[in-house]
Amino acid sequence: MSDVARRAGVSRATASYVLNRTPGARIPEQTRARVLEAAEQLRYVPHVNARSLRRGRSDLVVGHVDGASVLRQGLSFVGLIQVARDIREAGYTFLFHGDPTVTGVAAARSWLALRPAAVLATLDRYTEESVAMITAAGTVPIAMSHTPSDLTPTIVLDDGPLGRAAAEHLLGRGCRRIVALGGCPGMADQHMLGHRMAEAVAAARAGGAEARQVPFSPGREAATGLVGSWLAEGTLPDGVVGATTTHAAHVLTALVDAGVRVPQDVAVLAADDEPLAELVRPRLTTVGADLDVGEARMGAAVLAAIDGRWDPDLAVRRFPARMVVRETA
Amino acid sequence: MSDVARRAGVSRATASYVLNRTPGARIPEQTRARVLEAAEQLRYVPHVNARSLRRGRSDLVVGHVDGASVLRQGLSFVGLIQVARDIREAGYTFLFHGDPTVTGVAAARSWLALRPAAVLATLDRYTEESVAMITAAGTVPIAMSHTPSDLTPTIVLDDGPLGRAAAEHLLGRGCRRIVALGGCPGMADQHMLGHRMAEAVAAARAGGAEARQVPFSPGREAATGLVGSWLAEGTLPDGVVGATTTHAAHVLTALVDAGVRVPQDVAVLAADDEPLAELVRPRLTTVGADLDVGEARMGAAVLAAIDGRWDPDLAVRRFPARMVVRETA
DNA sequence: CTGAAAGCGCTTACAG
DNA sequence: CTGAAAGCGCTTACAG
Repeated sequence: MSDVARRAGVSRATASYVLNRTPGARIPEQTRARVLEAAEQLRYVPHVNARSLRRGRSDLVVGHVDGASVLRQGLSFVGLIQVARDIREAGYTFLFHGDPTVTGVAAARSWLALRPAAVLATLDRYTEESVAMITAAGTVPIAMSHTPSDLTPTIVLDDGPLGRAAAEHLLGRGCRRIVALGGCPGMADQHMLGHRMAEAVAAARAGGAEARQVPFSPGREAATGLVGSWLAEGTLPDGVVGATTTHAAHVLTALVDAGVRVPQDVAVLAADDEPLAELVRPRLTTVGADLDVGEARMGAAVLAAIDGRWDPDLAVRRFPARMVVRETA
Repeated sequence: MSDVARRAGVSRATASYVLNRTPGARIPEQTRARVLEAAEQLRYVPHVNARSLRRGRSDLVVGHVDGASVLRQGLSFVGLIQVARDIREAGYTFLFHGDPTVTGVAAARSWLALRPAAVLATLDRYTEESVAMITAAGTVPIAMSHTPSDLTPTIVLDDGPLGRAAAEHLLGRGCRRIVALGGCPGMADQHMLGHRMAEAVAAARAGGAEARQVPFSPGREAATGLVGSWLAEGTLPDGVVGATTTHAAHVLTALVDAGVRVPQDVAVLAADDEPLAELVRPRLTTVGADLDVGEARMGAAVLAAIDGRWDPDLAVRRFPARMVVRETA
C-alpha cells in the first residue's frame, strides 16, 4: 500500500481511506482516481492478515471437512458448500481446513492459530473443553449435526424424516420384520447415517413391527455374508432399509444372487436417492430428500452466530421425504 | 505471547525463543520450563498471521478445489488430499479455497490476499497473466493436470493409460467400431475425462479400428436417447468405453433394456473402477488405476517448487492400468 | 543469557 | 481534506 500511496502522491492513510471506501472520509474525486489508478497499475492486493491484525477482528471463517466426511456425511457436506457460498457473499473469506486427523483441542489449536471470526465443523469435532477454548479466544464455534446440541450453536440438518418415511413405506406394505442397514447402532449422535437408521427403527417399532439396526459397510463380500447368515439362521427379514442407495443396492444384489425374490420375499429400499437406483435390477425404490439446498440459506444462521444474534430457529433444516417408488418395495 | 512472558517473568523475546525453539538461543532449562508452563496454563496458541507478517514469509499453502472438480476430476481430488497431507507433514498449513466461481486473475487476487507461500490448483484456473501476477507477489503457483504445461510448474496426473488399456482390450476382442463415451471432444486439455477418452480413441485408431469420442453426461434419459439413436441410424458400435464406471453403467443398462446383447453384440467397459461395476448385470468389466496414492508422495514436488528446486521428473504420476475382466467385455 | 527496539502491512483516532 | 503516529502479535539482529 505504501507503493500505491507513493505513486499516487498521497499518504498511506489517504490510500487506505480510498481503497477501503472508509465511510467518514471525504476524499476529492481527483485524489480518489489517482489512488485507484496507482493500485490498478501496481496490481495492488490488500494483505488480509495485516488488516485483521490491525483491526483486531478477522473476516475469516474456517470450515472443517475431510474426505471421510464427504463420503459418510453427504448431506452435511452439501450443506457446507451452501453455507460457504452464503458466507462469502456476506463479505467473509471462507476457507476449508481438511486435516482429517484432528478433533477436539488439537483441532481447536489449529483453527485458532488462524484467529478466525468463526469456525464451522461437524459436531463430533468439538468437545466441551475445545468449545471453551475457542470461545475464550473470541472465535465463534459453530457445529453441524442432525440433531440440536447444547454444546455450541448447531446447524441442524435433520435427515431423520428419510429414515422414517422408508420405514413407514415398508409398514404400509405389511412388513413386520425390518432391518435398518448402516450407521453404527448406539452412535446415532455421531453419524448422520446412524441417526437416519435409528429413526427408521423407531418408526418401524412405533408401527408395531420388529426392527433392528445392523451396521453395514457397503461391499460385495459384506452383503453376501450378511444375506448368507440370514438364510442360514432363518432370520431373513421381510423388509430392508438401506441408509444409502449404495447400502441398499449391495444387499439387493446379494439377495437376488441368492435366489431371494424381491420384493415378494423381501422388500428393499434406500433412505436416500442416488442415480444408482435406476441402474440395478430390479430398480430400487428410494426416498428422495426434497430440500432445495440453494434455498436453505444456512449461511444466515452462521452470520447471525458471528454477530452474536444466534437463533436456533434459523438453523434447523429438516429434509422432507419424497417416496420414489420403483420395483423393490 | 506478552501474557505468557509476563506470567513466566521473562521478556517477550525470551518467550518467543523458547516457544519457537530458536536454534541460536541458549535458554537455561529452568527458564524454558517456566515459559512452557505459562503457555500451557494460558492455552497459548501462536498467531500465525502475525508470525508470517513479521517473518516476511508465510507457511500457508492454498489448494483450490470445488465440488464440481470433485465430481469431474476425481483423480486430481484424490491427489490433492494426498498432497495436502504431505505438505502438512512438512510443517506447512494447508487450506482449501473452495470458491468455484473464480479463475484467472480473480482467483489470483483472492489467493494473494492471503499471501501464501504457494498455491495449488487445477491448470484451468491459471492464465498467463495470473501466473505472472502470482509470481511477482512471491507466491509459487503450482498446477495439476493430466499433461505437462509450460505455463507453470505442473503436477502431472496422467490417467491416459486407463483409456488406452480399455481401447486395447476391446481391440483384442476384435472390436472395430469403438465409441469413447464422456468428456468433451477437443477439450482434452481442460478435463481429465476428456484426456482419458482422447487417449482411448487414439489407441483404438492406432490399432486400426474406427473410433470417435462422444460427449455424454451420465443419466437415464441421455443413455436411452443415445442407444436409441444408434439403433435408429444403424450406427451401433461394437465396443464402448465409458470414461467412468457410471458412464459405462448407464449405457450398459440402456443397451440391455433395448434388447442388445452384451457383450456379444456390443462390448462395454469402463476406464475406471468403481464399486458400482459389481452391482449391474451383466457385471461391468473395468480398468483399475493401480497407483497407490499413499506412495505417490506428490507433496515432495510441491515442496521442491516452494524451495525453488522444481523438478518436473518428480511431478509425474502415470496411473498404471489393471484390467478387471468381468462380464461385459 | 536476556531485554529493548525495530518493523512486517495495515487502520484509524487525532492533530493540523 | 490530509498526514504523522500508534499499535495489532509476532521475530530477530543487536546491545548489554
